[in-house]
Amino acid sequence: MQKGSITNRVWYKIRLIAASDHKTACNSGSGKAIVSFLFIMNVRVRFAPSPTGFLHIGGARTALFNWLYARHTGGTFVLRIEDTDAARNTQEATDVILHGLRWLGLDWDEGPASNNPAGPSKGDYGPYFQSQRGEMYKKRVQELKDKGMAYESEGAVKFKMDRNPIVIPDLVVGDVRRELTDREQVDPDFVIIRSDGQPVFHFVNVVDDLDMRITHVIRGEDHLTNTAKHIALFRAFGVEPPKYAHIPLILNPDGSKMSKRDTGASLQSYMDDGSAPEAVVNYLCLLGWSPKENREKLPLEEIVKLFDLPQVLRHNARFDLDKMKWLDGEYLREMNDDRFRELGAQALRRAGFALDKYPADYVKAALTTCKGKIKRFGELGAYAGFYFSDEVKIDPALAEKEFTDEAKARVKKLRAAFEQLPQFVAAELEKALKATAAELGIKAGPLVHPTRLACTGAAAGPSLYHLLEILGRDKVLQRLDIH
RNA sequence: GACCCUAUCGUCUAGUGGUUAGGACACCGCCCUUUCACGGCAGUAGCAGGGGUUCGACUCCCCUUAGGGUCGCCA
Repeated sequence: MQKGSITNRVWYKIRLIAASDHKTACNSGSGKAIVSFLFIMNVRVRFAPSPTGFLHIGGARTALFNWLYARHTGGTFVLRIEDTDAARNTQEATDVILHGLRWLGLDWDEGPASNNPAGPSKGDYGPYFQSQRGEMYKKRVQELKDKGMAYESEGAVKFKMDRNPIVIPDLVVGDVRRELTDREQVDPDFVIIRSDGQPVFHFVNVVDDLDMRITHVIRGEDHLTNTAKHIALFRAFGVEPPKYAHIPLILNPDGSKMSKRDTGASLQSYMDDGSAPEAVVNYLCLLGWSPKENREKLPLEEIVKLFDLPQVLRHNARFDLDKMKWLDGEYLREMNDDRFRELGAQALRRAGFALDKYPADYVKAALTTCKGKIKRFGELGAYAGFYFSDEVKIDPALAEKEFTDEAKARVKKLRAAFEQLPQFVAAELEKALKATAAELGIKAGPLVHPTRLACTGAAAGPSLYHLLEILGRDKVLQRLDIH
C-alpha cells in the first residue's frame, strides 16, 4: 500500500458522507442505521503515555498529532495511561502528564476524569489506566493459550510469533516489510506475561487498542519495527490491526537523541520559561508537518482544518529553540492585554517578586509597558523587576560606562527639572528631558541612557518616559540621585 | 551483529522530470527609533557522494556515506 492509499482515501470519504447524512437523518428523526454505520467508521485515536515523571516534547507532539487527527476527522481522542510498571509509576508522574496536556489545550474525549487510577473516567471503554485492566489481560492471555498461540516458558508466558516477514502498512512511511533480525531468527517468540505475572507493553498495548476500538495508531517512529509484533498479535486475536502512522522523532540541535536532560526536552521547561501554550502547539506542528503556502504562524482552528496524516514528513526534525522563541514572541505580542498581564504577574510571582505589596493599578500599568517587548514571560524578572524592587541592581560595567562625571552632572540637571514638573506624566517627562538636552546642547540619547540605567539598572527595557511615570516622582528622584 | 526508517540553506520546511530551487528562524548591512523589541529594505547560505533511467534530474531506480530507530521478563 502506498502513502495516502486509495483504501484510506475511500474509507475517509465514506466517513465524510456518513457524517453529512447523519446530520440530515437525525434532523428527520430516522438516523438509527446511519448512527451504527458511523460508529464503525468513526476515527478513534489514542495517546498512551507511560507516567515517568515528565512529559517529553516528542510525546507532547505525538499527543498533539493524535488530537489534531481526531479533531480533523471528527473522531475521538482517547487518553490511556500505561502505568503497568508499578515500581516506576507514581501519582505525581501521572499528574505531570495530565497537567501538561491540559496546559497545551489537548482535551481528551475519553480517558481519566481524575488523576487517580482507581477514580472516575469518561468514555465507555474504561478503565483508562492499565493498572486497572488486569482482568482483561488475563482473559486475553487465556484466549491466546486456548488458540495455541501462547505458551508458558520459565514462568513467563510467550507469544508464538509469526516466522514470516510482516508487511506494515503505514500512512506516513508507506509499506514496510519487516524481516526478522538475526537474534529474532534464533527465537522469534517474545514474552507477553512476565514471570511475576505482569503483562508487558507489546501485549497490553495491543489488547487495549483492540478493546478500545482504536482505528488509527499514531505514535513515534521508534515503534515502527516493533509494529510487526503488534500486527501478529492482532491477527492472533482474529482481528484486523488498526491503521498505523509512525511520525518522525524530534532530535537535539546536533542530531542526537533528545533525552530527559536536554534543553527543551521536557514540556515543563516551557511552562517554567513562560512560553504561551499556543506558541508551543504551533511550533510543534511545524516539526514534521507543514501548512504549506509559506505559512508558519497560524491559529489552531486552521491547523485542525489542514492537518492530515499522509502529509506528515518521513524524516526526523531537530529542535530549534530560536524559532520556538520567535513564535513565543509573536504570540505574546498579539495576546490580549488582560491575559498578558495575568500570565506576566504569575511569572513574576514565581520569580519571587512580591507583587501584592504594590497597588493593582501600578502592577497593571507596569506590566502593560512590557507588552510587545518580551518573547517569553520568563524574561520579565530581568526586564521589569525594577518596578518591584526597592534597590536597583546596576551592572558595574554599565555603570562605569554611563555614569561619567559629565553624565552625572547632566542627570543632576535633569533631576532638578523633573523635580519641578507640575505633572509627572510621560508626555511632560519627555518634554522636560528634551528641553534639558537642548539646554545642554546635546541630543536626547546621552541623557536617556544614564537615566534609564539609574532607574532600571539595565541598558534595555520598556519605554523610558512611561516607565518613569509609572515609577512615580519619589522613586525616580531617589534613583536619579547618583553618587 | 541483524533488521527498519531517513537525507533540499546552520535549523524548520515548499518543491513530486524542464523553477533565476521559494518561505521562515538564525546571522549580516541599512532605515526607523530614547533603549530593547517591532516594522521596512537588502544580503550570505542548500539539493550528501557515485552510478544509472531520460532529450532533460532536487524530483524515479541502485550503491555508498551519514544520521536516527529497533532487536528486553522497559514503555
